[in-house]
Amino acid sequence: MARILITSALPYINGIKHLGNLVGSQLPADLYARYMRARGHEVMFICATDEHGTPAELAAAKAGEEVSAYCARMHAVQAELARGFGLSFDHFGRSSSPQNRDLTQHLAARLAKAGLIEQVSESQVYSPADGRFLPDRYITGTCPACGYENARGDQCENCTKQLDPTDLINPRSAISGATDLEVRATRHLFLRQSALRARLDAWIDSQQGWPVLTTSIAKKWLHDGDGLQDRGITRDLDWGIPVQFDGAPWEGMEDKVFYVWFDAPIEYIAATAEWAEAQGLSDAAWRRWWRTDAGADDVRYVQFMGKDNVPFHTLSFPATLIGANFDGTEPWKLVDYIKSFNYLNYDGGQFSTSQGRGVFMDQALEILPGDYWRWWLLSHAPESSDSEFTWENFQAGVNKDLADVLGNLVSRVTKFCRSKFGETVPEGGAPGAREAALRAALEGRLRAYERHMEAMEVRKSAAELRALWVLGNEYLQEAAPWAAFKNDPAQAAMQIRLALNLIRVYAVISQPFIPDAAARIMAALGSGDWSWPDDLAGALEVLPPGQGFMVPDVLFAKIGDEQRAEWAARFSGQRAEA
RNA sequence: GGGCCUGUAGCUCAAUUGGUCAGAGCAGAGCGCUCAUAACGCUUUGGUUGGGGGUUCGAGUCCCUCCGGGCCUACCA
Repeated sequence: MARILITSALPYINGIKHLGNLVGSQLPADLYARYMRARGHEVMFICATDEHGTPAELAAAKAGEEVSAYCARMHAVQAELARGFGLSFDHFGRSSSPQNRDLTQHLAARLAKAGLIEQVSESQVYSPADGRFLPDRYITGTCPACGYENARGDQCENCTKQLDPTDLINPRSAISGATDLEVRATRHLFLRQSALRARLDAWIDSQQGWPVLTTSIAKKWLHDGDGLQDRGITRDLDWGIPVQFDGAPWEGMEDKVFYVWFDAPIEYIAATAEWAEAQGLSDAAWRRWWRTDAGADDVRYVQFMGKDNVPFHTLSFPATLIGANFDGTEPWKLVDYIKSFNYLNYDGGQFSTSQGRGVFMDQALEILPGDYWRWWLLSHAPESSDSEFTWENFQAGVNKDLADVLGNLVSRVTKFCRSKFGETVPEGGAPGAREAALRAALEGRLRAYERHMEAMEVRKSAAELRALWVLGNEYLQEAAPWAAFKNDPAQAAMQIRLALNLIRVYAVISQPFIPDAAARIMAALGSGDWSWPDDLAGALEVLPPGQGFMVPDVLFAKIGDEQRAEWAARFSGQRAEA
C-alpha cells in the first residue's frame, strides 16, 4: 500500500466555475483519488477555495457584502457543487483559514531568514476614487500603439502589444472609471527565485515522464530572456494574509498582504492541517503528508492543474518550499508528478466567465446528474491539446456510452433474470469455454485499464473502460441465454449468474468515473463488496446463487434531440445573473 | 515579435517515441438477434496522416519551408 497525496488546483472564489475549469483539475484529480483508494492505497485528496486577491474584493463589493462574508458564502456554494459532481475531497479548505495565515507567515519568515526575500521600492498606480492601488490590468486606456480605446494596462488586447500602465493615453480605473489616477511609491517583498534558478532547473530535469506541457512551460520561464525573474509576493490590499514576521509587523510592510499566488499553493498544506483539526487529530497527522522528516518520505505527491497554473507549481511554490529548507531543518514534500491539462472550449469558442458563455457547474447539475458530466468530460479531457464541448458530441457520448452500452446492459441482464428466474441470482450450470474466453478478454482489458489509470491517461482509461463494458454485451449476444433457456435452463442460469456478477465488477471498476451509478448498481445487486478485482475469477463469483437483487431504475436516461437543441440555445449567450 | 503545443477517415481521438500502424469509437451502409433504455452483436464504406521539399532501406513519426488552430509571454487568478 502506497501513500498518495493529491491536490487539485484551487478554484478561485469569485463565482461559479465552468466545465472547463472542472475538467482541468478537480475532476481528473478526483478520478485519480478514487482509483487509488479503490486499489487500497492511502490517499489524501486536498482542494480548497482560493480566496484572496483583488477580484475577490471587487466581487464582494459588487455583491454588496463584506469580503469575508462573500468568501464564506461562495465557499459553501462551491463545496455544494463539488458534492454534486461527486468530488471526493478529503478536505475542501479555504485559503483564508488561520492555518494558512500561520503557515504562509511562517514560510515567508523562513525565506527571509534564508536571505531569499528582498524589499523593493516601486511605483504603482493608485486610484484615490477607488481607494486602492490598481493592478495593471485594472487600468484601461487608449493604446499608444494602435489607438484601441479599451487597452488594458498590461497588454493591448487589440494589437497584443505589451504595455506599462503609464503608457496608456487617458488612463482610467477599470473598476470605477475614475481618471484621477496617480503614481505612488510603494515597497514590496520579492521572492528571489533567481537565486534558486539552478536548483529548480536541476529539480525539473530530474523528473521523469512529466507531460511536455508541464516541463516546456517551466523551462520557458527558467531560460527565457534573463532567466527566472524574482517575483513580488506582497500587495497593497486589505483582504489577504497580513505581511508579518512571527506575529510582529514586518517593518515597512504595514497594511500589506501576501500576494494571492504566494499563499494559494501553501494552502495545499494548510488545508491538510485544516483536515487534521476537523478530524480532531494532532499536527503529526498532517505533517506525515508534508514533511519528509515526519513521515512524508514515502508519499507520492501528484498535482492536477490547467496549463495556466503550471509556472506557479513548477517554480514559485517549489522555490518557496526549497528556500524554506535552506538550513535543512524544514524538509517539505515537493511534488512528484504534475499532470497538466489544456483548455476545454465551448462550441467553437472559449468558455467565458465574464460573458457567461458555456455551461457552469450549477447549471450543469440542474440539467443532469454529475455522472453524465463526469463521464463525458473525462472521456474528452484536454490532455494532448485543447478539446471542445459541443452538445452534439455530449449527447452522442452520453447516449451511446452510458445509456446504451452500460445502462442497457444492466437493464437487460437484470430484467431477463427477473422474468426467467425471479429476482434471485440463479443457481446451476457450469461455465465452459465461452466463459473462459470472456474472462481472458476481461483480464486483458482490465490490466490495460489499470495501467492507464496509474499513468493518469484519462482518455485512454475511459476508452478502455468502455471496451470492458462492451465485452458484456458481446458475451450476452454470443451466449444468448434467452435461447439457452428454452432447452437448457441450467445453462442459461449459469450465463445470467455470470452476467450479474459481471455487472457488479463493472460497478466496482467504473466507480472512479461514475460513482453514483456504480453505487446504484451495487445497491440493486445487494453487494457492498467494493474490493478491486485483482482476482477476476473470484470477483465474478462474489454474488452467490440465491442472493436476491432488484432491477434498478434506468441508470442513464437518453438525451433527446429536442432537449439538446433547447440546451444549446439556452447556453449559447449571456448567462442570466445567478 | 519570441517560445511552446497542435493539424491523422464527416466528428472525437489512437498509433509501443523511424520498422505491416494507417487504427478505434461515433455517424453512414448491410446483415443478425429479440433478453434490453428501437437497445445489443457481426460485417462494411470513408484518409496519398494540412501543402511542398529533404534525410533514410524504410516517416503521421526526424529536418526545412509554407498554410491553419491554440496557449504562454511573468501585476487577473
